[in-house]
Amino acid sequence: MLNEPELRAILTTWGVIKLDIVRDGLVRCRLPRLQEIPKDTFAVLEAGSDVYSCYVRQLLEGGTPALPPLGRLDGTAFQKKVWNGLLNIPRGETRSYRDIAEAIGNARSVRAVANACGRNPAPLFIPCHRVIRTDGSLGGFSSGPAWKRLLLAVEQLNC
DNA sequence: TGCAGTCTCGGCT
DNA sequence: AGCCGAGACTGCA
Repeated sequence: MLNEPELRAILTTWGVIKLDIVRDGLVRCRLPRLQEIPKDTFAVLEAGSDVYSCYVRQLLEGGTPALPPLGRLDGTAFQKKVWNGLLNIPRGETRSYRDIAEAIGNARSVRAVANACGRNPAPLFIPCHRVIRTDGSLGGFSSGPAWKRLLLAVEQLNC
């Protein structure tokens, strides 16, 4: 790929969220890794007015923004199948790792599905936070469980 | 709580 | 190409 991705940053009380955008759309979303729950209550401090930044801001403030275009996400065929499956989970709902595994055709690949979720290149845009364990506990989150809890909480707001 | 079963991926021969 | 270890899981003892 010759041209550099365009970078956008969103400032929040929990750190800076970085977006990588190419011609076709968003290809990466990076959240600061949080080991523990921050003391500050979450808030967006500063965000651009482009569709991607607006999406993030609205999502994090409890809104229901339309998903902006995603670019070519690199991953294996299996990972893409999983990520695609995640896009079908409606906002405000959750699925178990097992549900996803069944949806993509093999109920036994739960562990593999979890791996694919962990390699989601664009959390917030691909809603891997809506995937939890069958027993109802949260499960993991690559950038830290605080984000997962926050995301599920804000999505409960207007449903 | 612990553990075996199951599938994918990445790193190493 | 094949082996091996590890992982955001699950169900059963």
